[in-house]
Amino acid sequence: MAAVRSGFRRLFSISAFSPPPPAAVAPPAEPSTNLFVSGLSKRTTSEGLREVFSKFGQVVYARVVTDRVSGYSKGFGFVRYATLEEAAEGIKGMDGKFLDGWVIFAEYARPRPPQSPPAPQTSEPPSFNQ
DNA sequence: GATGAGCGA
Repeated sequence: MAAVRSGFRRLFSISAFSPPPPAAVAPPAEPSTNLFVSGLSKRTTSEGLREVFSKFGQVVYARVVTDRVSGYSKGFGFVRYATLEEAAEGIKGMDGKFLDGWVIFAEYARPRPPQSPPAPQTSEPPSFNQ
């Protein structure tokens, strides 16, 4: 009798609570001096990006990503500040603001492992002759 | 290039 009751209770206990959401809202990315800017107008240029983001800090690097063959902007770009503080100010100052008639979004860019490896792989490791 | 939701040559 007791075994039947405990099994009965277990059945209801699992359905009484719905599975809790793992995270209500997570930050876009970890702080970095590198910013990802999206929602750009097709006619916004790298200079325009640098100009508007320079109001919040020293922009070390600014680029609108364009298609190699067509030359048209892909509608997003990257901005790198000298310090994390400036990057935070740049996000607070430009995220959700208008640029060339478009609402743009500024957030921390995702870290990128490779950059420009001059010698990515050699065919075989060097060996010493004797 | 038409208001596209996107992480770079």
